[in-house]
Formats: sequence, C-alpha cells, structure tokens
Amino acid sequence: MSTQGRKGNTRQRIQDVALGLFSEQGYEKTSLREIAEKLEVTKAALYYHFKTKEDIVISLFQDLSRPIDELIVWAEEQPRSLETKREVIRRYSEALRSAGPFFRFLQENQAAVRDLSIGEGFKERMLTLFGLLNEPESELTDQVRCITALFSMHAGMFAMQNVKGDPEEKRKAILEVATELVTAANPPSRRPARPDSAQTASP
Amino acid sequence: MSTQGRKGNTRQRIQDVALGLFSEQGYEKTSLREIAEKLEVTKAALYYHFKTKEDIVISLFQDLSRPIDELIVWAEEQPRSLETKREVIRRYSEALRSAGPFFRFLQENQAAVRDLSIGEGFKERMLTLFGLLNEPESELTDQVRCITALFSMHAGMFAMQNVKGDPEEKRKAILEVATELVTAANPPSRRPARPDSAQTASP
Amino acid sequence: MSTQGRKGNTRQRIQDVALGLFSEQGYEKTSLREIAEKLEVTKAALYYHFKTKEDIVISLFQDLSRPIDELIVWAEEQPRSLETKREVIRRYSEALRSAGPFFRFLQENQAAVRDLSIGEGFKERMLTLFGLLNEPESELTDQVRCITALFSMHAGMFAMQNVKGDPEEKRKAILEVATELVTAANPPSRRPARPDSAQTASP
Amino acid sequence: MSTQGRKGNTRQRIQDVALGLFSEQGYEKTSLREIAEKLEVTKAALYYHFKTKEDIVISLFQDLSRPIDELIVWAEEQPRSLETKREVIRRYSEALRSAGPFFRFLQENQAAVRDLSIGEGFKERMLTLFGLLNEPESELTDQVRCITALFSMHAGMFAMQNVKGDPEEKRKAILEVATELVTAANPPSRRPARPDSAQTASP
DNA sequence: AATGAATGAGTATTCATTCAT
DNA sequence: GATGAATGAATACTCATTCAT
Repeated sequence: MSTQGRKGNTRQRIQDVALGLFSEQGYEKTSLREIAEKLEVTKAALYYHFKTKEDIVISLFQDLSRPIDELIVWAEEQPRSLETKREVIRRYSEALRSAGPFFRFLQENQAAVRDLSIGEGFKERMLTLFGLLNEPESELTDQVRCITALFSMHAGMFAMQNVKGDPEEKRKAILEVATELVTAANPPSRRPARPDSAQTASP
Repeated sequence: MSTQGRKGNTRQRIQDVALGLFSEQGYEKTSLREIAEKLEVTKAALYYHFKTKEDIVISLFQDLSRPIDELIVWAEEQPRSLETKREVIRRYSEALRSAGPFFRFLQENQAAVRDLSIGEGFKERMLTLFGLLNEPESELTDQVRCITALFSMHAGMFAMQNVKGDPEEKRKAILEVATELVTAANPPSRRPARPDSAQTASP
Repeated sequence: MSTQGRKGNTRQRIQDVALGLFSEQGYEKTSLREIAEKLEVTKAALYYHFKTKEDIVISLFQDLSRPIDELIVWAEEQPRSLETKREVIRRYSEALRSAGPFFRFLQENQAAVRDLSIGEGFKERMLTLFGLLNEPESELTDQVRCITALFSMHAGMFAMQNVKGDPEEKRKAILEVATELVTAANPPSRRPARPDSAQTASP
Repeated sequence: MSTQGRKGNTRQRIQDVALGLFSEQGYEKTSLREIAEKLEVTKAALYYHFKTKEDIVISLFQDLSRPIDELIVWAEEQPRSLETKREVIRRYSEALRSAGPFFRFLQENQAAVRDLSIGEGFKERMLTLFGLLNEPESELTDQVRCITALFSMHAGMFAMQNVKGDPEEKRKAILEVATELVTAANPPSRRPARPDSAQTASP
C-alpha cells in the first residue's frame, strides 16, 4: 500500500515527474532514466506510454496550453476593445498561475525546445495573443508595450523569486503593471471617441 | 585563402564560432565536435585553448559582461537620482546591443546554464542592476516595473524578431518603454523633495 | 553455435573476460571496448550490467574475497594457537588457488587499484590476516616472518612461473615454507606453556 | 632565485619528479602533463630530454639498477658459497634502501611495466639474482625459500609501513629473515662437508 | 502494463606525441 | 634548451530507443 493509487494513472504520474524534472533541471539534462528511477519503473515502461521523449513534452503542452487556447477562442469572439484586452491580460495571468512550472520550463528551455515540434506551437500562440493586444498599425513603442506586458507575466513569476512577499500579491502586482502597459499601448486616440483626451490631435 | 589569418587568433575564433552555435542551437545541443569541425581544427585543439566546454562559456561571459560591470561601477558612484537610473537603462541598452547574441544565449539557455558556474554570476549582476534602479522600500508594483524594464530589454531583442522594422529603431522603442517604466517606478513623492530645482541640488 | 547459451549469464561472462584481461594486461590497459569486443556485445551492454569500470573490479573483489572473509570469520572463533595459525595458512593457500588470477591482478596492479574503493578493502583484509598470525608484542623479526609468509603465498604463485614443476607441487612447497615461517614466528616461549609437549626445548 | 640551480640539470629534475609521481600514483595514471606542470615547464620540454614517456622509465631503470648490476658482477666472481649468498642478500638489501621508491614503483606497476622494454630487463635481473642464491638441482621448497627471500626484501619495504618502528630497524629485521631463508635453502648436506649437522627429522 | 537486455550513435575529455619557431 | 599550437587515437560513460517476453 506504500505506493497506493498507482493504478492506471502511470501516464499521469510520468507527466508530473517529467514536468518537475524538466523545469528543475532543463529538458536536455533530464534523462529518461532519471524519470524512470524517480517513478520506480523501468525506462521501457515510459515507452509504453509515450512514443518518444519529445512526446512527453508534447502531451504536457497539449494539456497545459488548453486554458490559453480557450482564452484565445474567447477573446476572438469579443469586441476588440481596451476592456477586452485588459480582460485577456487578466485571464492570461490566471492561466499562468496554474501552469506555472510548465511556462517556466518553456521560458528557460527555449533553445532546447526550439526545434521540438511544439516550438512552433508555442510561438504561434504567443503571436496570436500579441495580435489580440496590439493594433497592427500601432507605433513601435506601443508594440513594445504589448510584448513587454506579455513577457513580464512569464518572466515575472520566477524573476521575482528573490523579492519577498506573498506569491499571489506578486502576481497581482505583475498583472497591474501589465495592464498599465496594455492600456498605454492603446491610446484613446485610437479607441472609439473620447472627447476630452489630450495627447493627440490626429485628424 | 580558406585558412588564412590563422595565427594566434584561434582562441578568438573558437569563442566566435562557439557563441554563434550556442545561441543558434543551444548549449547542450552544440557539441565540441561541431565547433571543431566548423573551425576545421580537431577537438583536441579546443582543449588546448579551453580546459572544458564550460570554460568556453565562462570566457565569453567574462569578455562580454565587462561593459555591464563597467556600467555597474559607474552607476555606483553616481547620485541615486532618477536621471542616473534613466542613464543606467540607456547604457544598458547599448551594452546589450553589442553583446546581443550572448544575452540571447543566456536567456534561452537558462536551464542549461543554471548550474554552470556563471549561472550565479549572471544572476548576481542582474540583481545588482535591479538594486540600482529600485528603491528597497518601494511598492511591489514599482519593483515589478523595474524588473520588467530590465527584462524587456533582454527579451525584447529577440521577441521582436517577427515585428518588422529597423533593429536600431526597435532598440530605441524598447529603450523608451523601459525608461518609462523606471520613471514610473520612481514617483516624485519618493524623490528627495525638490521644490524649485531642475532635478539638481547636489552640493 | 557461436552465440549459444547467452541467456542471463552475460554478467558472469563479463566478469570472466574482464578478470582475464585485467590480469593479463593490467587494469588501466584494458579498455571496456576490448572487453566488449571479446564478448561480442557493445560497450553499452557492459554498462547495463555494471555502473562503471571500477564496478566490475568491485564485483570481482566481492565474489572472490568471500573465501577469505570466511577464513577470517572461522579463524576468529578458534583458539589463538599455533595450530590455528598453521591452519589459517593452509586454508589461505587453498583460497588463493581458486582466486589465483584475481590475486595476481591485485598484486600486479597495486598502483592502479590503490585509489579504487577496494584498495582499502584489500589492505584491510591483509592486515586482519596478519593480525591473526602475529602476536602484537612479538619481535620485529617475527613480524617480518608473518608478513613474509603471507606475501610469499601471493608472490609465489606467479614468481615461480619460470620454475618448472607441477603447479600443485609448487603450491605445496610454498605452503610448507610459509608454515615454517609462521611456526618460527611463534616461538614456544610465547605460547601458553605446555609442559609435556615436544616441540619445545629452546633455551 | 626561487628556482635556483635550474641550470642544465633539467634532465635530472625530470627524472626525480617522474619517479616521485610514478611511484605515488602509478605509471599509467601519471601523465606527462602532470610531470611538466610540477616542473613548471611545457610537455614539449620533456620531449627535448626524452624521446618518449617510456624513455623516462628506461633512464630511471638504467641509473637505479646499476648497484644491482654491480652486485651481480661482484657475486659472479665470488666462490659459490653460503657466505657469498648471505653477502649477496646483505648487499641487495642495501641497494634497495637507496633505490627504494623505484623498486616500489616496479613492484606496484608490474602489469603496466610488463610490456615496456625494461619489463624483461627487470625480470632477467631477478632471475640472475635468484640463480646466484639457488642451486639448480635443489628441492622445490629450497627454491621457494630463495624466491621468498628476494621478494620479502621488495615487499617488506612497503608492506611494513603499518608496522611501527624505525625504518632502518625494519630493514635489518627483513634482512635477518631473508638471510635465514637463504641459509635454510642451502642445507649443510649440499654445502662442503659439515660433519655434525642434524637440523632435520623428517622421516 | 511493464521488464530485462541490449544497441548505435554520441558526448566530453585525456593522452602521448610532433614540429615549426 | 625550450615553447605554442596542434593532432590522432583513444577512453569512460550516457542517452534515447527497441523488442522479445
């Protein structure tokens, strides 16, 4: 009974352990032997559940990027307003909270993951998100603001580990800054009429 | 002509080729065989110049992080004013421009580099820089702003590869946003009350 | 036929071949490639059975030093008489007969084996054996006699390869000399007085 | 001046350092790089003085086995008496004292040295010495005694490191035992008439 | 659902040696 | 009398993967 609950959920356990090790040590540095040992099964057992090492990452990606896919789907049927954009940011922040380790893994292993098949998948999703926040003809600085908003949410999570404070508080602070950036990137001039605004004069 | 100028500069050539491959393919995926082949020397020749693979990275780090060390030294003897902070950002942006590929490499291979001896060195430098921009008792959001400013300059460089435009223009845009963030992170209320001045008052 | 009987005994076959090569050519000069080739398996197969090259030696040591361990255990529960000591020598000679090549290997590769983990194990066993033969307060020459008795049994085996004659005869001759040495090292004066016995009379 | 006396004696210094390392760590485990580093010269400098690594050992052998060669020459022109044999043993013991580390090296690296060209040279000298002590038609046990006498002098030196006591005292003890063995190996029955001898009782 | 045994291709690293200067 | 730069061949070891059972 020492290893109870070990019935039929091996696949899941592999994913858990693999994600743990991948994000702790990196993808290349984590060997299947290591994963197998930690699970107290043989390497061959992993191959019963996953065709290749890459397959494990793919399965993680599919499972963990679902919230983001849903976010994209949702956003695409909303009006393209500042409000929507802010909501995208908010929801994205929440999605990251649950899929934290996986995104840390992606962030820290970009080079390793680049030519795995999900490399593209990830990049594509990021670009789609970017497209949801950014107006194509916007100024360069505004584009930077949007990208920064997105990235700060990834990076922030672990870049702020040295900063003391409650993780949830930090997340909120990050969210606030990201929201500001997106707001600034979508100046009123571009938004449906706002009579008083200064800052512009575009016809 | 193919092997001209091969005198005494082998060490340098190794560094160049290695940096190229490391940042293209990742640290772990780049083998010494590959580097040697590209240089048309034997693996053993690499070992004449560098004690280990890690040593190559270390040497790159030492060479390329000098501008940043200098920046830190400079900043530490400046008054702790907003102006200084803005200048730090500006100079950092320039430092990154020349050491671009190396910082891309560091960013994309964090997992791989983490337990190389430079892992710590890099983290430390980042924290020092952060300390230069951020006031310790500042609010969480302001801290986030500072971190984001820093990170956006790293990430920006290659996250904006899909955005069209002149690289130098992009760098300026990134710099602008980062400067804004730092400015916002240092609200006037926190700066030594200065009724009349134009930001001076240092004895 | 060439690959018959190759089922489950690979580990054993590795040990056999390795011991053969180690004692023929020396530990350092024997590469895993060589062992693998002789066995017609890949190097990786060796690593399936043994974690390192050293591990092969360790396993040999454990298997082959068992008779000696048993001898030590046995001797320790015997009375500390001359008779026991003679029996120790006799049994040791027999133990060496079966583990001959391995002890030759140890003897001829002392430098190489010194900082392998068994180096200590071997030395320790020798010291224990020495302690079984020698009385701690005995004279220096008697101590030399005991050590010589022990060593002559190791060295003898292969130092006498140039001497013609049946190996078993040689072993008996070596045993005889070693027994003499131990007997001489334990003069009657030191042994618990035995009034009636012969064997005494030394002034 | 810190490295004074470094003029023209490099060859000698190489030999010293090499012998030190060879006998400490073993022949195979000692690399030319190591020797060069300890001498603070380059590997290439070693090659100015010695054609190969083996050449260093050969030169050591030639220098250090001279006393033994002289001993052999001397012995060969003496009468083949017990007295001569005892003197051979005595002189050999003295020769070993000065060439201690080298003989330790030979003893502990037999496997490594076996197919170096000196391997034969050493073996040959040992056989010659053996021939000087042993009578060809003598009994097997007597042959063993002679071999043991010889070996005990080699082995004794470092096998007795754990035994406490003055090294010179130890050497004398070893010498005494070896002399005894040689004496016993040359029983009166074989020696020029000795009327009274008994010494035996074997049926 | 999983294991035991093995492989092929690769890795970083080390070594004795060479040679033009 | 020695160095700087390099090489060719080797070494121990690791990894993802396969497959019969």
